[in-house]
Amino acid sequence: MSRYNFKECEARWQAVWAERETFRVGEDSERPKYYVLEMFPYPSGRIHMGHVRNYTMGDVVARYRRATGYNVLHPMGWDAFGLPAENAAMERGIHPAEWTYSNIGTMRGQLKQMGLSIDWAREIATCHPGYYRHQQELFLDFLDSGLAYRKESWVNWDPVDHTVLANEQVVDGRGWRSGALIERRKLAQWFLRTTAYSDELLDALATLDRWPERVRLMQENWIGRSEGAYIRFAVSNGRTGTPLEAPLEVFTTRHDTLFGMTFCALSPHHPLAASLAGKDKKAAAFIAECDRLGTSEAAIEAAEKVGYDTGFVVHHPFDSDRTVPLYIANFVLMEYGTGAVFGCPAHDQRDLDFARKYGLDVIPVVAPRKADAAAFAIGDEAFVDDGVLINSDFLDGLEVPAAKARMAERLAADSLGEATTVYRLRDWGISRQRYWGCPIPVIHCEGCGIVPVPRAELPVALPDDVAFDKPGNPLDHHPTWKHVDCPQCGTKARRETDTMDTFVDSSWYFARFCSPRAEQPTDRRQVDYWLPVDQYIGGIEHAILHLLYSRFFTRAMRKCGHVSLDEPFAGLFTQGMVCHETYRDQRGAWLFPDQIERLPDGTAVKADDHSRVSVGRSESMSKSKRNVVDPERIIEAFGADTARLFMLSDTPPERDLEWTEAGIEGAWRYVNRLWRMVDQPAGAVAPREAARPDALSGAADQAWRLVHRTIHGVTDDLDKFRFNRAVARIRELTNLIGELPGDGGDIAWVRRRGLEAAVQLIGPMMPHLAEELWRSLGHETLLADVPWPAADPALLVEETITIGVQVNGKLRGTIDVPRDADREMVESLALALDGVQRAMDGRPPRKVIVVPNKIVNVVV
RNA sequence: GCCCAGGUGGCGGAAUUGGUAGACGCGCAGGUUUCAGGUACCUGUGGCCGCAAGGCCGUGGAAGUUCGAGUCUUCUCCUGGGCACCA
Repeated sequence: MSRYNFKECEARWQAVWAERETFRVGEDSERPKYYVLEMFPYPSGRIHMGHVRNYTMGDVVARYRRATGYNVLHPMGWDAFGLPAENAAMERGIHPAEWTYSNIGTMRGQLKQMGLSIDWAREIATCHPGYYRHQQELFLDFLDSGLAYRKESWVNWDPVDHTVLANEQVVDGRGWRSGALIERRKLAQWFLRTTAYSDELLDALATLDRWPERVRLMQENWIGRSEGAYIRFAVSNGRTGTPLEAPLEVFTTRHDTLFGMTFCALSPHHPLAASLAGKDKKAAAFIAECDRLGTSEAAIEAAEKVGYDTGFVVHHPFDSDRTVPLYIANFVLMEYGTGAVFGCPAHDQRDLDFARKYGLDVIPVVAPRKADAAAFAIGDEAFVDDGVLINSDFLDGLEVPAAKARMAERLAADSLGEATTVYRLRDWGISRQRYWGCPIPVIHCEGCGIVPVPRAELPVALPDDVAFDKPGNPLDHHPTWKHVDCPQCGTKARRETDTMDTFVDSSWYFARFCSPRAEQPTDRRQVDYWLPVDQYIGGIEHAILHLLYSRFFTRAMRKCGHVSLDEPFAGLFTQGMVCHETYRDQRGAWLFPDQIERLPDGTAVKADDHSRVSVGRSESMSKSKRNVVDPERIIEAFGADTARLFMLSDTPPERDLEWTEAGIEGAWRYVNRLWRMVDQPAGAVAPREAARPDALSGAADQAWRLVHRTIHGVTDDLDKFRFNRAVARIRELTNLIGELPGDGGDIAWVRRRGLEAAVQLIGPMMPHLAEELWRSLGHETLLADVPWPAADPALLVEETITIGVQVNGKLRGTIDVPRDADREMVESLALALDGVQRAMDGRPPRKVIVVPNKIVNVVV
């Protein structure tokens, strides 16, 4: 049996598209624009299945939109700065630039093999001075407008490697490379003022109606606007009674529960905690212990809640007789509110757990509306619902919201505090003490302070001659790079050696794609034409940080005149990951899938020595667990179209996809089946120009209607990212075309139209095969240039429909009725069914529910 | 710990607004073709009972609303993503 020669075919069509510059775009006043963007890849070495899935989806959208008449921008670039390049430099002695550009070369080739409809003329790499010089200019603009600033903040410090560690590099409190216990250290760092837009970033989420609801929710919670109050407490030494000079300010969202306060707690990094630790060795030791946890919020929050009683006491503002102990506690975050809290165990579960642990009082101050206030007590569970205030002096009897308002008034009146709004969102620390990133373009001068690098001197380029043999930041070690003269006073000064977080690089690349070679960061005409991105596609793991930073950056760029919009991504789709089973040998070492042989009984052995292999559950493909399948191998063996089809079939795009060999083979079989349907059709195919026969026989009519239902359905599916459903529909259509009987004129005609429709509909998904079949069907035009087919609405409505008949909600049969048949007719047909009579068992119907064109339910 | 998702046959999944659960595919079984393997094609395939007709059960679990629940409500279990220096 002859097979589709994908190798020759895919290369040939890729060459044709490239030669004709089919996907090259520019401004076009004739057609509406459509900007399709997939999150650009990090050049880690080779493309992985996640890339294949992401770029296949994007390409389907791009090709589909193109066919429906849009001027489509679909670019590609490289998120090219980052840690792995430096790790490669340290481990293998390759320069980060060499490693990165070599990876880009490999991956570009691999992406081109996929047949993506990309305008490669717009390719950018963030590690190229032609890109990052503009990023430096943006930074200077932000500095000018107060959106960039410097402050001290905490980092994970590896005392052996003398380097700052990412949270990811801290494993069980130790540095991943050195194994040394990490410390928290304070460093002066550069920040971008994301909080300047807290409200805007939150409120504008409501306008992002083509974003997944869950992503908006996650961002909303991340920004975390809370209405509450600041309260200032007097603090004194519990033994001596000596008062502290400055009051302790806390933030709370439950100022209504102030009369239930039984302790206060400071963050280990609160200035007061530091000052107490200066005179209290145990406090200092406790703080040091907390620091072992590192800076990761997950680690801090998941750790056992512990506190240290400082011996100081906090005075209740409205009850001079009452004092509560002041703790330093590991769960209080310095980054949120004021870094100090008051604890009300009766109405907060964490406070309750803490109070039980340290034997603190629990005073209920809110009771359920119907509860007996005198008898209301707290057991193991805090009462966190709304209710009525008790034991609370001037708040007694008020509902919670009213109590909050009254308390806020009273605090303000007595100058003890005031109502406020705080955000969980923090400013974005962008300083990294690393080489392979965009240099921050400032100079530190003893006399002048921080001096921006003059714009004419941009880019501040990374030096090539760096060494990675010493721990720490190579830029800092470089013999000459940082030694410069102050641009203002001319005296000896020092270049900033911090580079920018790589998230900065990816926060504006979508804008750069509009004018990738412009002399300015953006060409206003171009960004105004192309932005916003109409459809952005990427992994759900970026739901918060990358997307939020990009939203912030767009606003910051607007403020500085580089763009004229607020929201960069009008539509967002978040795809699931590609997963595979994991395998370990008897010693527990991870094995690659192609080292495995599956036995008929379902167990697995190593292919070389047939030793036993334990099969683990399916997880996201990762190099560390070796559960990876190399896309290039798949493309070699089955072709890009097969790989693309498999990525789109079966699993909904937002869900995790389980990679299976059987699945790819199924896709391969369908590719061949489709090819044979055109290459060796089962019956006569009418000529290209053949007119519609006057009358269609039953089979032809049925098929013709399915063609139109399929066009309609697939179009709708592609609009809604239901690629798996679209594939299923096309398969239904080709199944029916394959079964068309004989060579009659109407059959031959519908066979042609059906095949053409199938080829057009599958085109965005399997572009090479579709081009090939389109040509085989006698067309000279590129399918890529052919408009999307349209469904005839008249052919979408069925005249006869089958509806179910239930008795007491259980299906007992079906009836065929004309569309919109009248109620009496449907009811009598339903009641006449054998199965219905049997189920009614002689009982008269109490009620017959007829839902037109849907269902009949007989209630007896 | 906190925030956000997802759980439907042996497997991936389908099921406009609450209205015939299991489309389409994988796998499996039987058959045709073939020297054989593979390919291709045909038939069957949620579970249980039954010779059959047919019946009962069935969308992670428990309860509820409804003539009717995969879909709505409450509780619960499991799995995944994120938690600010991985990208």
